[in-house]
Amino acid sequence: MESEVVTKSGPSRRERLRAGMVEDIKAIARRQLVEQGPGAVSLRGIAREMGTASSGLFRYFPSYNDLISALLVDAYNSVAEAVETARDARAPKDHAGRWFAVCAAYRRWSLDNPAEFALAHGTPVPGYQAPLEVTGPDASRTIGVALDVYASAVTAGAAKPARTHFPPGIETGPLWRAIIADRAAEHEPRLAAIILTAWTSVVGYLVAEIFGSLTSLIDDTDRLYDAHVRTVMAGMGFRPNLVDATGG
Amino acid sequence: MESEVVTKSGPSRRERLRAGMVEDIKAIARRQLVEQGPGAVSLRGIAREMGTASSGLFRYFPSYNDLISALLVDAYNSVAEAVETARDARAPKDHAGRWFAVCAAYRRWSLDNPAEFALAHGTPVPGYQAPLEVTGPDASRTIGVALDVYASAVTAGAAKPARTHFPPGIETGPLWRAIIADRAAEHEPRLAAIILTAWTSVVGYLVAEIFGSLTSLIDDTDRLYDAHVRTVMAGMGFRPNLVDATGG
DNA sequence: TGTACATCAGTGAACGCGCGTTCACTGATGTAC
DNA sequence: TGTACATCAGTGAACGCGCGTTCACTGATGTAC
Repeated sequence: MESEVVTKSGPSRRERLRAGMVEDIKAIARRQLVEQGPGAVSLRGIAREMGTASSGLFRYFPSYNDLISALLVDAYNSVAEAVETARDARAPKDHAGRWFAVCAAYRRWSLDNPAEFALAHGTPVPGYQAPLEVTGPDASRTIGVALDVYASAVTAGAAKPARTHFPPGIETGPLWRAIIADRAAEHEPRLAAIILTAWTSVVGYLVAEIFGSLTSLIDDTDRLYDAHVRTVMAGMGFRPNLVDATGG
Repeated sequence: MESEVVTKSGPSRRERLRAGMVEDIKAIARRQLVEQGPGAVSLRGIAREMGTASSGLFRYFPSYNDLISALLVDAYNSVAEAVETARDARAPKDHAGRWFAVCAAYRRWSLDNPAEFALAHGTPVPGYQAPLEVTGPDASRTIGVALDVYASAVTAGAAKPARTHFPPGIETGPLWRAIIADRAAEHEPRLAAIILTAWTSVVGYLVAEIFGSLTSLIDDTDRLYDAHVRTVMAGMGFRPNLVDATGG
């Protein structure tokens, strides 16, 4: 299994070709996802487009489900990276700006990658259920970023949970405690409640914009999202002057 | 085509049997929707469960798509009725209470009818695209109720758009103007923006609770939703004392 | 450098499945005189 | 009340489709001596 010769370095020729092939397959699957929607991704369709025998794809993915899982993991990590980059582009002390940037990057990524967004947030491919042990950690990366930014803001006094409508002691569940374990554990419990509902508001907006009829209901969706994010920020207890002043 | 004899009244025996059959088919389809998820609803599956030939179903629905459309229309009207009933159970002048009741009824209905909720908000059945002329008016019924309640609140001074983060003149699209046409047309434009984003926040929460992992992240989702709705209300410019005082 | 063997990539046929839809048909139920 | 015809409900076989997956196979590419 392991490479025994350590001559030059890195992957062998075969391994490189193999990795390239895996990437090609995923790229075509992504295109099918965009163009035909989820549920239209099929191994046979991919093989057709690649000009190979459909049975050959089983050399690269042991089953159809594994392909979908790989796409999901890629999507989760792609959006997480986009969001992390946006966060890091702002000064660590600009807490409101960081939150705003995270939300903006999340929307940007979603509009640019509607297929991956659909995969992650739509009803999944029929018959497919994401194996939690595969997608769990990757799925929680983005909300983890959101939590970190918010928690820092709270610590610094830029946001005050007491200003929200959330009761202090609202109970978190086991999965949340697992996520938060290796992060700052001293947060008061309601941070979970606040960040989660805030995030559902943001995602709900994007679902409406990307899947739904929002675009035909409102012309200027950029300004709409801007106002929406500010509203959410206010609901999270960000200081009012920060909510108004933070620029896009 | 039209019934020529007006003897006693109403539908003939055949028509009653027919209507009953249509209801049976839809009931089984709904069950399949709940138990196997969307994408698992199939005419053959329904026929199997009914013990009839699958070809016989074409007497009742000209095609598979028509079945799905019928389920969708039913779902839209069912939730709209639930929401209207909840609204009317509160005094017309209790604007905040009405909004709160509408949100509560919407969640109640969604938790009670996850299949229909999935049909309306998930990525639809693969290969199915809702014909807008069929589902449009029914789909907009519920948001219409939300709009009415909010508009009344604004007129009565219980909510002030000026207190929100939405600019006054944000442009609405053609579809919105079509919906709003026969309703109070003198609303300032930003009411559309406010109500739509507020609604995406509410729906986004429910999507997370019903499809997603929210339930494993937070234990007390009743209180969570309560706080979420209050947060949304504050973001719509409801008077602070109303937001806090309104009871569930 | 050349030979012998193992590993892997890709092929093409086949299996079994479930689907929506059509069609000619048999009976039952209704309607007209 | 009885007869003749039209309408509708339900049947069962068939069509054509696309799918995931398996399997024995042919060549190519790598590795060991």
